[in-house]
Amino acid sequence: MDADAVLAEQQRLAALQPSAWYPERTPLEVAAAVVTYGCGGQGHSGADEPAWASAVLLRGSQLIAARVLEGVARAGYVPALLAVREGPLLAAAVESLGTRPDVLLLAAAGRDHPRRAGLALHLGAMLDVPSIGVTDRPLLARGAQPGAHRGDTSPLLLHGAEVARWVRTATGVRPLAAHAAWRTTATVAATVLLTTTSGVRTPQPLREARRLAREARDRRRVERPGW
DNA sequence: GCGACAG
DNA sequence: ATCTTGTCGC
Repeated sequence: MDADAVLAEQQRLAALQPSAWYPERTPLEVAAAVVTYGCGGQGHSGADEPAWASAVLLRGSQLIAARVLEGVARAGYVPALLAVREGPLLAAAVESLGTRPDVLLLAAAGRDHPRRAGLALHLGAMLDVPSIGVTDRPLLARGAQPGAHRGDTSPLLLHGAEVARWVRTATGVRPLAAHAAWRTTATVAATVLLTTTSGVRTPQPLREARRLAREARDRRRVERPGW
């Protein structure tokens, strides 16, 4: 899928009205997927870079599945086109899990996007799984900072609509943005973010996925230096 | 002096 | 994102 196809697909997805999903089961089965890059040096945003994608599935705090794939990022990073760079790798990693999670966590925006369909929404729709995005900062949405304690939140608005929410996941750390994505609202995104963070800033599934992807990359760096 | 539009 | 140095804003 090239950039033009992604643009068209995102516009189509943004106009859909999928049924809303709400967390009802306990413990929740939450999956997360990430991509990490490896060439060495500073600045990783180019095309044809070696990349490692990992996906994990947790039931509550229990890790029940994990996969790591080695691949290549076809496109460089372009704001608002993250799906072109990371979509294929992330989709392959999640599909390799071979199971359907209740919800999928991705380090990307959802409705907070110029076409109202960032990578988190795009991938959820593509895989037919409710999804939420978790990022350090919003893409286009704006909002006042939340309170200083764990659980404090504040709305992130785009053209008057709440597309994401600042969430203080732990007292004394910078807040994270919880993004409404495929079949989810900012409220649900914030709830899932808080249920997956206890004492730490980053949600457990995302931490585990990152750890595994970096581990695979660093292992490969030793075996094939200069790659 | 160089940026603040996800990763 | 990744690597790193400094701790702060037009």
